[in-house]
Amino acid sequence: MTLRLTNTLTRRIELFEPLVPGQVSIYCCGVTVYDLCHLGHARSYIAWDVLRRYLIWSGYQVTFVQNYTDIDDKILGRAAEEGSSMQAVSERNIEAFVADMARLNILPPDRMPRATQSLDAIRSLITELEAKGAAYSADGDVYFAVMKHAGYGKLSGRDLAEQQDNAAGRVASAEEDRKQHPFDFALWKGSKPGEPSWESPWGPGRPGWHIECSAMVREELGDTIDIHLGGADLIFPHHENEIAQSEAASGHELARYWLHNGMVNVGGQKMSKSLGNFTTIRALLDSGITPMTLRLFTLQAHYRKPLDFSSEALEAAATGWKGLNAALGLASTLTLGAAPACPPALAASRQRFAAAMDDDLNTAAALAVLFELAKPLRALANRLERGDSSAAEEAQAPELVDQGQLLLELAGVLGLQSETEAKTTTTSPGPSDAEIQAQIEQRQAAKAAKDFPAADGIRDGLRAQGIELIDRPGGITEWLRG
RNA sequence: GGCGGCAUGGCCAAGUGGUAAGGCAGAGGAUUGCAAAUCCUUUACCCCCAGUUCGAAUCUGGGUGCCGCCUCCA
Repeated sequence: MTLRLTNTLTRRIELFEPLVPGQVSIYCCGVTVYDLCHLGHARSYIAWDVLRRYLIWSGYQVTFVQNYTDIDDKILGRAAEEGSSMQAVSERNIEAFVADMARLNILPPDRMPRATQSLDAIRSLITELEAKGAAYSADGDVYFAVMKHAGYGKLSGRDLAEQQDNAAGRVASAEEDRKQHPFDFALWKGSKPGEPSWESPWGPGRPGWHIECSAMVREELGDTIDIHLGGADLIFPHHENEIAQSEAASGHELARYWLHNGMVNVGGQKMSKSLGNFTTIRALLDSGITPMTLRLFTLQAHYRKPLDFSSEALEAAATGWKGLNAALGLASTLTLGAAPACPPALAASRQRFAAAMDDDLNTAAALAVLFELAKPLRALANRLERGDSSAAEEAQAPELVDQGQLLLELAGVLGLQSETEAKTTTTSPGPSDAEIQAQIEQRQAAKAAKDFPAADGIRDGLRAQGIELIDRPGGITEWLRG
């Protein structure tokens, strides 16, 4: 396979070659657990889940680490608001995060370290940076000295010399005064009274945001990893600072490939808490949008491009998913019998899928292959649902069984799975089969008497109870729940 | 101001030199008492201008518009 990925570091598409053949180490920047996750997070983690699944499908052994930032001003703020503790807020949101990711069929990371559980690694990394002259302490804080680190700005394309006088907009503050350069950032913050704090050589305090990732990457995966993931909004300063810290300490390149996903926009603007234009994952899923619809919606766009969120686009995805789901549902019932060798036509589909994914994870193009594979299956599924007897025979065709198998396999790479069960779990009791049958007979009688208003009235009444009538040739009426 | 990205049919969105994937919506047809659902068919010269080329949505230059980052953010 020849996977090529856009590397933010070089701003180019590069052939992906892991450090150790056959193995891939990945670190993904996780969430700050001060609130529920929104669509932006969903988009990001779905994209990386697909990367991971594709690598596994391609035969790689993947180690995927993703952190929780559970020390942060916003968590503290939230705890103060509700009169609880930083830990309580974190625990609650971690629980919600795990549940949300599971609903979206995102594979759990192999390890999920937390800042609060990585203090030793953090402190020793800061100590090391201080010893190497890359950091300095001031009034209980410790800062990273960007001027001492050659290469600062290489990820985000920033030039320190040019940016020097560009600090005009920065608010003058006590912290700014302590810094030697406006871009210097805190590795350790001395604690204020009442705040949670940890002991350290610099006094009680807590770690800065960027250092935890550097420490966790090193502790979990080593000095150099294959792929580092995150949202495009993390490029500067977070990832830039992470690189500076890690590389200043180890002397080795932190990550060989940096991948960043585009933002989710609403009405042309980034979805964010501060703008108040966000929709949480659970609000969306609870409103009736299925997890797979959401997955399909995000995968229809390339992961690096901004994705516009609108209810119209989501509805389109929902309708699109309905068709794909029907095909997947049928395919999963056709698994009986030994699958013959993949016919040439299907081999071509498989190749087109792989070629699309190899091309910087072009999931939109890969989905086109799925839709094409799904088309005949979906049509057959619809005929079967209507009791078309000739369809049952066609479903025996080995080519179709094969096609279904391939569809299931490729959909699985994108984390798409049939949602057939979800529908039947609706709790509304509705009329019994016998009642429905009686209604249908009444309608037949009305139709025979050309009393169409009455016939339509019966049909509308049933529809209101979630029963859809389907008139088939020959005067037979089928019905479907839901 | 600095850095980066994007502009393709009604909407979303692939395509990076050879005459435009896919999804949704729409239209026509089949079917129907009418519908719904389903099936079949069908709809674009790619923001503007100039250039390179036998040939460009695709490369170069200029312009216009939009977005992200530069403070926390997936």
